[in-house]
Amino acid sequence: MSASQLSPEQPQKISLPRTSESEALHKLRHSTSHVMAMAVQKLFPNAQVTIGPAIENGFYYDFDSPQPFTEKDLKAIKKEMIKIINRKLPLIREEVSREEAQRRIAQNNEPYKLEILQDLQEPITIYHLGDQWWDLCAGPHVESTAELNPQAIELESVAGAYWRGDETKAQLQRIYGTAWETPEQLAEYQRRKAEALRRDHRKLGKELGLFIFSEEVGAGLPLWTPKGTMLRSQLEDFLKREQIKRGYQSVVTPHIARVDLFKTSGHWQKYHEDMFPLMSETDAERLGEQGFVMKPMNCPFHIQIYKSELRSYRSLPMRLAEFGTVYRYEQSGELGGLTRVRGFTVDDSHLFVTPEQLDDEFLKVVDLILDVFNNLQLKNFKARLSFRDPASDKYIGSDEAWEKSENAIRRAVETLGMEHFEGIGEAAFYGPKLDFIFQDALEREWQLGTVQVDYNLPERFNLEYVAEDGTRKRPVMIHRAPFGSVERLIGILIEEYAGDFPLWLAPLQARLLPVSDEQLAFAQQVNQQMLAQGLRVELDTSGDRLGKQIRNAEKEKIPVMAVIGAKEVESNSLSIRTRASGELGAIPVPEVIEKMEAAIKEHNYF
RNA sequence: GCCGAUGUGGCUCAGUGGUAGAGCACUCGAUUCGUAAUCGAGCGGUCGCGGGUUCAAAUCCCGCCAUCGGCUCCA
Repeated sequence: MSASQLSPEQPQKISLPRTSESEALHKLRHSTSHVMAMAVQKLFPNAQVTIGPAIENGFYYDFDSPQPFTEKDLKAIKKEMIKIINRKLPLIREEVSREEAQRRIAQNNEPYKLEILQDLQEPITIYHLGDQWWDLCAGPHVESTAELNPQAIELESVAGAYWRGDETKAQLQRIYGTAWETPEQLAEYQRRKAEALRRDHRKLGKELGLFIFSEEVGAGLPLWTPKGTMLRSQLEDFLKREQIKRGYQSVVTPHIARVDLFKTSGHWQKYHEDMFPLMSETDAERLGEQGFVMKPMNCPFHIQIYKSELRSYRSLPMRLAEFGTVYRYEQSGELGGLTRVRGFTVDDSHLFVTPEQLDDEFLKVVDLILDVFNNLQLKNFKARLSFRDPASDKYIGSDEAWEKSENAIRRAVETLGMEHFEGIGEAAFYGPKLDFIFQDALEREWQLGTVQVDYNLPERFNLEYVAEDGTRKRPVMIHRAPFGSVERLIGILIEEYAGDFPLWLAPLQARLLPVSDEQLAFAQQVNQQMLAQGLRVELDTSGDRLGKQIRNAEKEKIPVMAVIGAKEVESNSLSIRTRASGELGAIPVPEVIEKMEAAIKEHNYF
């Protein structure tokens, strides 16, 4: 039983091609973005064009406009687009010399296009939309706007976007749109978007009462309710058990530390803007160098524990693990639900290994991570080798250390034959990573699990172990977190399961529903019996009619509903209805308990 | 942080210058009922916060906070 089977939706009849899978669609969307640009410049003659590519489900176009567009403008722009499309304008490709392109762009007074032109290779092409509008563009395009269906196009939103993705450069106005071959496809796309909204963990988290945010506590600081805490605990307990099997040792460290600690680690120098400021201005002055900061990472703390004694090669690898809550000052506009918060718990562990142990230990960590994903039924992820951008100065350590680390990660994915891609500039400031990337319901990508190889922090903290030959040697560190962050993982899980958790994770596993008060005494007794077995059960004492009790339980997505009427009392059984499989009929109480325990153990549905 | 939008009882939402509304939830009463809503009554909001305009502000203006869609940034 997979989570998706729980979805009440009909099987999809209309398939939705993605831009990357259809050359025709790519052309259609790219051409639509040109039509939109033409419409925008007709309505807003001061708007300058920049770039307007096709994206997976549609297209966008960035403009530099003295007046920002609002969502109300979209209607007018759409109307203008329809007019253009209905004129059945041909899209004509013209190859021009660099000088000619430059002359024409200058004529139109389009500085951004001029900048684009500078980076272009020959041949340089211009696409004409009829004889009134053209754009510097590589194409390809549809042959005529007659190929575009106004009924299959929608303008979706406006947003600010920086020129060339650089926040120090001008902010442009981006308009997002979607375009399809048929109105039916557009309708299906919109239906799926609505469905995605239904799965949104922010909406479900509120409905299911898993966590809250409080304006008074602050943005990006989730508060976990009893139900949400149960879910968290299950995940944490599961991982703790796995880690014990694999030789990890739990530790606990504080949430704040002297700023000096982070100067030694390099956080203060390279990670400063992501950290909450010193405890307070006055304290900083009073305490001077002893100012305290919230921890943005756990590594320096675990390093202190490693350093607290002289370590022998015999005691390595040493694997220190902690569900460590860290605080990072994320930009306000970046916060969202549980996927991006300012205080979150990393299922962190730091492994101190000899250089010889590195490869083997790295593989063991990846094995654990994949095992965790498997247990959570998470299948749709990509592995990213997150390397540094050699041109950037945001990293610490020598080139040699970086090369050694990156090579270790490369060796690992090769040994495993794991599919992967490289992300340049995605490394942590102290070392490269192997990251596991997942998608949320709205197709946004999030990093969850991560493994990092680090030669730098052992150096900065002067870590040592005594080798076989009695000399002092430097260990290598592996930083790793299968969940990445408990908060983000739960956000992704809620959406993956659409709120229907497998039994082991469900905050409330079963609710007993008495048909009338006549059955209360028996229900009470069954309730006690199940609680005694460690099952998370609850008795509905509302006195509501059965239909209402079921409706409430369904809305709360309680996996097992146990109806108790006169017949059930008579036969010491429960009439079982589950979220996953519907009505299952009467089952003797001991058998229900047995089946629930089996499902819990197998991380499955009832 | 930047661009745009939004903020009305616990929840979902109506109300655009003239005495704050509905449904659900909650409380009480009646009903004792077999697989997604029994009926009735009641309680509940300084309309995100602060300032301003006005005889009068949920409604108009300014600032802040929070949320949402993006950009930049990241677990």
